[in-house]
Amino acid sequence: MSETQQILHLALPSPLRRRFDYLPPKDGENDSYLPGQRFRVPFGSRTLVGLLLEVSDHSDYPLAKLRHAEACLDLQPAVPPHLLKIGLWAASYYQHPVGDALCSFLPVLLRKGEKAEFAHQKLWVASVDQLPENGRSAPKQQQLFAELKAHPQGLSNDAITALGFSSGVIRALKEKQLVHQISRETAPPHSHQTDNLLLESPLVLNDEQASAVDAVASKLGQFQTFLLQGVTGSGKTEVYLQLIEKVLQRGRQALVLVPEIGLTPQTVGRFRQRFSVPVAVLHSGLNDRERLDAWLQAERGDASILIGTRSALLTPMQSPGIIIVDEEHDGSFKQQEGFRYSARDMAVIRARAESVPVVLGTATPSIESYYNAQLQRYHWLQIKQRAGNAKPPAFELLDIRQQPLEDGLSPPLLMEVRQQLEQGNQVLVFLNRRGFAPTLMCHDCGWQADCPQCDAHMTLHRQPAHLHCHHCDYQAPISLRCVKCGCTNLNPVGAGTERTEEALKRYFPKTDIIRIDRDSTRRKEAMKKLLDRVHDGGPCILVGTQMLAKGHHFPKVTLVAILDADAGLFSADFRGMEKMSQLILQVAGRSGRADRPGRVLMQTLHADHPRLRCLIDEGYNTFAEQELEDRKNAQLPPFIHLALIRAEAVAQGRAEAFLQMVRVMCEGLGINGVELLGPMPSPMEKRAGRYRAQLLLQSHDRRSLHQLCSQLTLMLEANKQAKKVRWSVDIDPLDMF
DNA sequence: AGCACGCCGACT
DNA sequence: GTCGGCGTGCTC
Repeated sequence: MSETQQILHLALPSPLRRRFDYLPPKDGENDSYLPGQRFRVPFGSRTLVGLLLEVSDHSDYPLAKLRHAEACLDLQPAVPPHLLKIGLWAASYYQHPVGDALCSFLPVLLRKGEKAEFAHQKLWVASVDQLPENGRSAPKQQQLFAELKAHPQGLSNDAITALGFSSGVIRALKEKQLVHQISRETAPPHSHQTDNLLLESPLVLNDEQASAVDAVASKLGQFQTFLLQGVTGSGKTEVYLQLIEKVLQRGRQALVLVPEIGLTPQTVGRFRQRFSVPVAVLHSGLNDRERLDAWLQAERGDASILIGTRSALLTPMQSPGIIIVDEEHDGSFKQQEGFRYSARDMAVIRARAESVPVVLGTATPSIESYYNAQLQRYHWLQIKQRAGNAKPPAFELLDIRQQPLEDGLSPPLLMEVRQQLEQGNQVLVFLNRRGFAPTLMCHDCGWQADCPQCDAHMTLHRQPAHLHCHHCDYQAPISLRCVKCGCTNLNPVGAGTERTEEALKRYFPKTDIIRIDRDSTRRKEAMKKLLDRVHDGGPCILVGTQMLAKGHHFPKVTLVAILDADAGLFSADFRGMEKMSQLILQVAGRSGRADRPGRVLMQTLHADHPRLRCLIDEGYNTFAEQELEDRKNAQLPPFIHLALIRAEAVAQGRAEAFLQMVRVMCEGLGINGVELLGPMPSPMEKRAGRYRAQLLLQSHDRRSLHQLCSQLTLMLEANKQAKKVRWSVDIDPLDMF
């Protein structure tokens, strides 16, 4: 007898910051349900899939108004209890609606209510014991029937074709009702033997690498955060591989997070080459089915290694043994819209919950991680030696104040490039700006082609020729006349990678010039073809954006030319300098080999800028110390915690007026120790046709900040004005734009 | 966020 | 006479 009514408290994919209560499905009222199981439920006029948070015997909602859930979709929780807990924590920490936040833990197909099973295969099986007497006349059908009897698990269409039967044969058997199709989950590859893990022998580690491996290995089975800081070429990946080997030996799984564009076939290849165990990969190029299969492999423990971008952190794992975040400083670990979580920070939270070590690897730690290492919150492992005694690249600032630039290239730089090419070397030219030129300007009156939807200039592209706004994707044909004065004297100003490529082709007509940016690698396989040209070829010049800086190594490159080392030097973003330094060192690290150290030539208008000098003369750590000093004096992160309230609206001034109201609401809450800055227009006020503004909240005390934000979001959800603008809360924002 | 309901303009 | 514009309100 059901003494009391079971009430299911669900998280539903909705922007509403509350749970929704349901009665159990009608056909299973006495069943017991587990948190994390998915339910299909009626919601208004539609049906949604939600996650069970809790079962209790009462509801705050009038009992009579509760509806029945339609069905429970899982036998086992789709989100295991400890991940559910992390999800709830994250929803609260990042001020995001629970249902929406928890849904990010599920692959799209599971959000849609699909079964949590691998792809099903349609297989043919025999329906009868033997062919009837009158079926003797068709020999092909007899043969196929015999094959099916020999394969009681069934044969797929492909298998039948491979055996040499045409599709007509099986159709004929089907029509006689002698065979039928069954649907079965395809078994994924899985092997969890601990002998013969290795397909190749590990490399020999130097002292620093070895002690890094030992330090982490001694903590397997416990929680501890490590900052593994290894200069480029120091063999961080080998450290990861040997750590993973130890994890696999204990029968556990490894989770490896990499930045969005860092997940190249090369990266995955190194793991697959080393280990005989199944490696599952999660990245943006997969379709929904492939994502679910990889997710299931990790969840069931079939895959021993899971490599993926940000969202891979939210994947359940049967028996995790280590979490590795490679290039931890990379901004792509923070989601920039919707549920704005940081996978790097949540990796630490998850590692604690799973009692496993987490390794944050990078050559150039984020200032936050550097600070945490300094405070000994993170165990700091440094690798200063390069593997195989490779020499560090030599940096040089090239003062271009007195230099005539042609298409952004100075004569001394061109000379250096020529020399390297003549010696049979490859050259990498780095410019973090795609397109032909950042603006098209009227020479007579100074008018520039602007985006009608953004406060931004249109970027001129030549391949194909058009104007393109990189902020909203608006495209237009190239203006032939100045809109303001009517003249035809329009000139491209500044240089992007297309222009640099074109100029280099003029200077070095016989040399292969290979441009790598988002535009040149848009088509499938394009990137691979370009990279093959570099790796297989002789002297060439690589021109590209930050795409070049991540994940690929070019051993034949001996000169890296950075055309615009000043970008970020005077940026409005307080992280501008940090990002610039990380990028410079990352690009510099692409080049050279043990026998041929790389040179890095940086064009700059500020050759005597103390911070730039510090970076190249003293190295990243000294730079980071100074940066920390600055941040401390200016009371910026990591010395203070930030929350950014953004708002946007089609009508100018509306977002700002709304945030002014928000400010007043904040003040009215009477929470001490939180400082309010703004509202102010966003650095680029108009974007994609909307006017944007922001209100910055800062505090030394995370708890006050969190308290203020959670009370505020609850009020805003019920606020009428708030429905007329798009607003969001960004905790620990990375970009102020 | 969706989606329904509801009350005012140019079309088969 | 209707299709459809987006304001407003609700979702256990």
